[in-house]
Amino acid sequence: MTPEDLSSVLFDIVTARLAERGSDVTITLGDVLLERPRNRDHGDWTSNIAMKLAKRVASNPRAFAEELRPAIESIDGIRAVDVAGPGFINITFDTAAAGEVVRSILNQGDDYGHTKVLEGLSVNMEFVSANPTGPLHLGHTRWAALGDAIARVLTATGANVTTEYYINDAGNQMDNFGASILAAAKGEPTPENGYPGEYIQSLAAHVLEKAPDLLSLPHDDAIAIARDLGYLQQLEEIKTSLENFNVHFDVYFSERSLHAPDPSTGKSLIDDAAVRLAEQGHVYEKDDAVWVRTTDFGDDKDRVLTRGNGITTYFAADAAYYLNKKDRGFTEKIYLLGADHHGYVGRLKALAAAAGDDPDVNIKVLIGQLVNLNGAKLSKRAGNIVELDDLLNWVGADALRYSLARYPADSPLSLDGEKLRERTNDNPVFYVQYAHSRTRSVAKNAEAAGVDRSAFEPALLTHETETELLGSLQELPRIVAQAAELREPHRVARYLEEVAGHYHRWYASCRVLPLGDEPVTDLHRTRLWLNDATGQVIRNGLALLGVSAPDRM
RNA sequence: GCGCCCGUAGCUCAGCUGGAUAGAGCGUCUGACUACGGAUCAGAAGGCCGGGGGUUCGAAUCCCUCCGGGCGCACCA
Repeated sequence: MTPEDLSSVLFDIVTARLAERGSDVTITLGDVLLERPRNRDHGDWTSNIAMKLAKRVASNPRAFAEELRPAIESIDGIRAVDVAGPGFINITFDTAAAGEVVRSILNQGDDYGHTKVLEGLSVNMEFVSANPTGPLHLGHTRWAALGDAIARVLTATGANVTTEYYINDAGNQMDNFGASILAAAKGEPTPENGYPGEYIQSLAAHVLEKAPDLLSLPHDDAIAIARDLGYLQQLEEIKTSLENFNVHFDVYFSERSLHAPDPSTGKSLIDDAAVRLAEQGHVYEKDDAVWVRTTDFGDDKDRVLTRGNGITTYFAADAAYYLNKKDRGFTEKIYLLGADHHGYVGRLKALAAAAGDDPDVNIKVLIGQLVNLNGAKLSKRAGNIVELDDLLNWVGADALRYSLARYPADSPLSLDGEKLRERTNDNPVFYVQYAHSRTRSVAKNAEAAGVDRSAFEPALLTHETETELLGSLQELPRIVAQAAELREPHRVARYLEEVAGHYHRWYASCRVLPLGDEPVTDLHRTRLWLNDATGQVIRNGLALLGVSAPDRM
């Protein structure tokens, strides 16, 4: 009996009761979702369905709850049903029924917690997408940790996910980048609007190695070569940083490919996009420029597609890119952007609408607040960039990923650099990882002490801490589903901290190994199962966050 | 000026999309069997959930308003 099973039984009971009353009120499965009461005196699970429906069935909550009670009490595996407070229905499982989750966790193994609630959904998950003109810094790092975790959680709930990095490798800033590298190669100061930074020096050295004749070429050719060689090198370094961070992208999408003309037609994807938007009737000309009437779809101003000088805008590339994603068959396009880009939300949504999509369904723009480190904000302009590689060396991928993924995207976040470097419980990842490694070491010691897995008697798991631990283990599928539906993977992290806490408390009061020359009993054996199931749950949860679950620390 | 995000313990943050006595970690103060790893556990102190209105059986959560902070408002990328 899992909470999900109970919910669906409850659904049947309520539906039947409504029918008996001759009521035309209908409910959904979501209406009878069980909640875990804060106070355990209120049972294992609680439902507020009676309060929700009381008014609609012209009854009072407590009376309606009493009507439902007998049927719930007769469910197999239920020990007690109480009507409490304003009309809560509190349900307590039989010890054995609650313990069965252990068997189910061990059977499902790495798949426990995975569901099919988002099956059939095809998602394009775009994140990071930093310009390839410099290394990734802490700002990008947050999106990397978060975006990757969102992708993992979506996949775990049955969605088909493609992770994607959009490379802004076209336009002025690339030329500035090339000019900066060339200047460095010549030993000249950084040009105006150029990129300072020491990494430019090493890129220059790399370019000179690849193109020894660089300095003897005509200026424009030299810039182009410095730009393209530097770009390829920088992109490789970005990819390496991300892989080291345990973040994987299925697709690196080049903006240049949107500008490149098709050899047979001479038209680029941007050209095609302009035509397609025009066919939809959303394009007009004004002041020599070509505009998209995005204000028809809630944008605060119309956007220029082609400038008066005939050159297309960045927005035109965005449009072509969106249409390309649409053509590739993604039903949902997710953009994870920093708060400094939130001005894009309106135009992106309008773009989706102009393309004939439903902006509420086919596009989702997640806006993340920027990260502060030791109170100093991190921006390229302010100059105090902390690079991803440095952070990785300082605190390690696990601690970094975990501390960035345990907060919701829209929560402003301040990290204390010094504390991040310390291996203390200020960083809860250690608390969780330690709980996992403890399950492994308990299992090892148990085997050595002759405790095997030959018996599993869930009815023996009666200690208060065991009830608590079992209850939390049951929750993983629900937590993951919720994290996926809300695109909020931090819920998994918070949940793991709870499980780890329950486990540590259980460990402190319930022994898996017999004391001294006590005989090995079925209670020891059964607890070993519980120990193993807890390890599995923590491992599965950490995997969703891209964090390792070490056997020893 | 307009728009979006955020104000919860001394600090960093949760709060399950309206529920029962508002939580965790750190920090502070007390304690724990010389037996499965003390990177742990038990306990204490610490709050007008930014202020004020409203919606209802019930609000940290939803609506309005003010205050305070962050970020945006290009024929730049």
